[in-house]
Amino acid sequence: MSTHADLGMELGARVAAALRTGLDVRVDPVDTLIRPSTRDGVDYQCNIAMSLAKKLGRPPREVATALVEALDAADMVAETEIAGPGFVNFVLRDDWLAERVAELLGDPRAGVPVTDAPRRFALDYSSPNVAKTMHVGNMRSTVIGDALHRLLAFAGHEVLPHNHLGDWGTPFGMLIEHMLDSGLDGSITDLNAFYQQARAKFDADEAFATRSRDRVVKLQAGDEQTRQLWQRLVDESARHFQAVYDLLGIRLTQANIYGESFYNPYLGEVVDELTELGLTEVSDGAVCVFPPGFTGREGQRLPLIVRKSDGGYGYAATDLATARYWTRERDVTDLLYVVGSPQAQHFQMVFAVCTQAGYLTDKHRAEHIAFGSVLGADGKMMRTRAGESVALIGLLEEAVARAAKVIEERSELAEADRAAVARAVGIGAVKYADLAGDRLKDYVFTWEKMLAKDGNTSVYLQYAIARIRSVLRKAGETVQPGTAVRLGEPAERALAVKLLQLPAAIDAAVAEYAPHKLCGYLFETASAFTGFYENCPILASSTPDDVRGSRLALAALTADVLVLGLSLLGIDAPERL
RNA sequence: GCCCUCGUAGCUCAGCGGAUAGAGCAGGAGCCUUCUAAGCUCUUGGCCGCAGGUUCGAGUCCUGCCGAGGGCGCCA
Repeated sequence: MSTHADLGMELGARVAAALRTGLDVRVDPVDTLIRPSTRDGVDYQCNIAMSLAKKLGRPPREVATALVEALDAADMVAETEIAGPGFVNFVLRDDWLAERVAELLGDPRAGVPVTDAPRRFALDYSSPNVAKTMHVGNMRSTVIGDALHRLLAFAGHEVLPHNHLGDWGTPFGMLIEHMLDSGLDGSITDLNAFYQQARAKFDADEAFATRSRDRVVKLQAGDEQTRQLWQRLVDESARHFQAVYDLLGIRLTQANIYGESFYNPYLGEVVDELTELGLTEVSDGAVCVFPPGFTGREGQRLPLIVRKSDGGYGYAATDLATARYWTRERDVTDLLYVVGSPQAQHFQMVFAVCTQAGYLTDKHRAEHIAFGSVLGADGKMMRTRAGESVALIGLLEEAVARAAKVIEERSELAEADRAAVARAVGIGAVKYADLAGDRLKDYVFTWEKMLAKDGNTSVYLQYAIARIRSVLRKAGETVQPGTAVRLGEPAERALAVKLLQLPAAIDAAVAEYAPHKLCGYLFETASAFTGFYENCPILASSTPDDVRGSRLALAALTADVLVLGLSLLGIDAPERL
């Protein structure tokens, strides 16, 4: 019999079979309302009897009884109990759990299946602006997007990441004019200062502003000199972005850059297509689409402006062309946009127009993966004292420096290893703090919290891993596949159940694009491990050989699960702390 | 004015229509001749913003209020 590595799925399959044979009801195994139980001594519960009762016209406890009587799960379930209004509680067999855990030994996927319905994702993330240094505002898209990249790929989907650089549009007119004004030789050392100077001139000098607007038109028309100047800006910026990605451990490379400029050749076609379909109207000189159902301040229809009155294109046109490109040219099934939640309405409108235009069909799924803001300790948008956005590179360097200080105080690491560990701990802390909460909510950035050794932090997980590896080193033996696992102590059993829930955790994180579900699971698993570590001596001379082998296996598997989980979040786990 | 998101312990946050709403921090009491104390155990602490509704069952779904943040034609 083939069994699901995931406990809930396996129970669901058994319950579905019992409902079929015992009650002649067909329910999909995933809809059997199997949940891990919070009751003491109960592993899982099934809540389906209550919901079936009305449909069948029978009392829920009677339905539950029929379910239990028809259940063919003696190999797996030690005990069933009907409780309350019709809950069915399951206690799993220790030997069955032990066998399932033992099967994970040597499995690089730790029991996580590859999806049987692979899809092709276009994943838009990071997307910083050229000619600006990356700041905290770019961090969440980068970190969350990268975690989703890893999670989706691990689940067996094809992921086409693209970095939608802000490398086009109105600001480039003023940036290029400013380049010309300040002489063409020499490289730009400070991107932010350069941008701000250009901005200041644009706001103060009407003639400059006009030149800038004209320059945008030249750029979009493909003027050769303009194009070269523009390329210089892009190249300088891309080098800066790559430095941040390298420090952060982000998978994006130059090959993933599909900036706004990439879609420029398609913008005219998009407008033509929309016009041919009769979707456009000219309003105040601008070509607009008014998707149904969107209204603005005075109840008037809201436009998506696809071509501005000056003939230029805005980001709406680019976003339409982007969806068109990835669905038509790259044949993706899914479009994900990891972009802050203020853009929610914009994406709703873009998706609506894409559907009207046929760029998105019922074969496609497009989703705005929205996220909240990073707040300072004062609960407001994180800013420097001068009110500017905080440079990301400086923030990351501070994280590494703070981690290094803790290591200096506490660790017995060799001098040579400290820098690498400080980087893993510091960067991991920043990323984990960004991933550990529901992405839709704002979160408060506090060093103390993210570098805390207790609680749901990356440091806690890395510490648990380091302890396990220390034990494994001291054991002086490698755990072999086929090692017998025995679950005598409650702490051993609790850990085993947790280890077997990795597939469910990853499935939830992938299905809902919710990395924090994986974070929560990893924290629970590390907590279960510490309980085991405290109560179940592994290497003590009083521990019998077979128990020692079993405990080493549990410890090794815990490390595998935690390391795998962290890797899917883009976080490293040092050998020692 | 309309639209979107959020409101759970003093603080930071989990919570999948299911039973007595969970963690961590902070507060209180303990635990290092023993595998990393960057750890663990025990403990105090809740009108789940308010009011209705749907449901056998609502922190979770729906409606309306209140509060916070964000968005609402040529920036992206």
